[in-house]
Amino acid sequence: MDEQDRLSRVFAALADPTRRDLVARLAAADATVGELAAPYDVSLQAVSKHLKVLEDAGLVSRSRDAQRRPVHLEAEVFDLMTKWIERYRQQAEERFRRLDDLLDRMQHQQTETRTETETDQQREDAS
Amino acid sequence: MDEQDRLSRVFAALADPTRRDLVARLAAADATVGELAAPYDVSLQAVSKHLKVLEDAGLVSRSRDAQRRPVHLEAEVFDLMTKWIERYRQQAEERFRRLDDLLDRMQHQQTETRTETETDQQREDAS
DNA sequence: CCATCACTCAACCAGATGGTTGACCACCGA
DNA sequence: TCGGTGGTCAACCATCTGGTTGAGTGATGG
Repeated sequence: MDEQDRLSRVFAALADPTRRDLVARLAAADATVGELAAPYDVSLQAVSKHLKVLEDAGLVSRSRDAQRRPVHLEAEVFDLMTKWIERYRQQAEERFRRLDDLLDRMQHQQTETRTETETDQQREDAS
Repeated sequence: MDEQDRLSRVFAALADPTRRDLVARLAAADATVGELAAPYDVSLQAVSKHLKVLEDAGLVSRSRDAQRRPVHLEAEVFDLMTKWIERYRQQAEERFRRLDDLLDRMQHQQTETRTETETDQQREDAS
C-alpha cells in the first residue's frame, strides 16, 4: 500500500461523522465494540463495519481479551495527514506573501468583471 | 452548514487522489479548469466535477476572467482539519504518557491471549 | 454577428458506501 | 457441555461517487 493510497483511506475514514466521533472517543480511552456502539442508534454490525474502515486506514487496532475485541487508537497516522496539509498550506501562504503574486492579483482585479461564489442561475432571473 | 458537515466535506474532498493533486498544484499557482485538466487522462467534465466538490468543501473558489474560470486555493479551511486532528492526537498522546493508563496496558498484556491484525479466517485453515 | 473557446449541466452507468437482517463463531461460566 | 455474551460474516438494499457522452451557455474576437 503506497502513501497515496494510505492518505486516501485516512481522509475517507474521517469523512464520516460517526467515524470521527469514534476516533474522538477512542482518544480518551480504549473501548470494546459494544461500548462504542451503545450511544448510536445503528446496529452493532454497522459500528463493526465503521471500525473495519478505521482499521484498514491504520487509525485503529484491535486486540483480543476473552470474547471482547478492545479497540485502540493509533494516533501516529495523524502525522501523515498533518504533514500533507501543512505542506500545501505553507506553500499557499508563502505564495500569498510574495510580491509578484500580489501584482498578479492586482492586475487580475482590473480584467476581472466580478467575483462570484453564487451560481449564474441566480443572477439570470434578476432580469 | 454546521462544523461537522464542513469537516465531512473537507475530508471527503481530500480522500480522492486526483483532488489532492489539484490542491497541490493550486498551492503553487491559480489555474484555469483547462490547465488543471490537461495532465489527467479524464474528461474536462470530470475535472470540473472534482473542482465543484473542492468548492463545496470551501477549499477552492472560482472567479471569472473572460471565458476563463480561474481557480484559487482557499488555504484557511486547512485550519479546520488541522485543529480537529491535533486535538485528538494530543489527547491520545497525553493519555499514552499517563501512569494509570500505562498500568492498564501492562495489566492488559497478562489477560490478553494474542494481538492480531490479520483476520480469524487465515488462522482457521492452518488446522 | 456569429464561430469559437472554455466551460457547465444533464442523463446515464458501474462500482463503492452505509445501512439492514440473519446466520454463524469463539469464548466464558455454571 | 451447553446457554449466553460479544462480535464477525454474508447477502441484500438504497444512495452516493466518479466516470462517461452530448447538449447547452456566455463571453470574445475576428
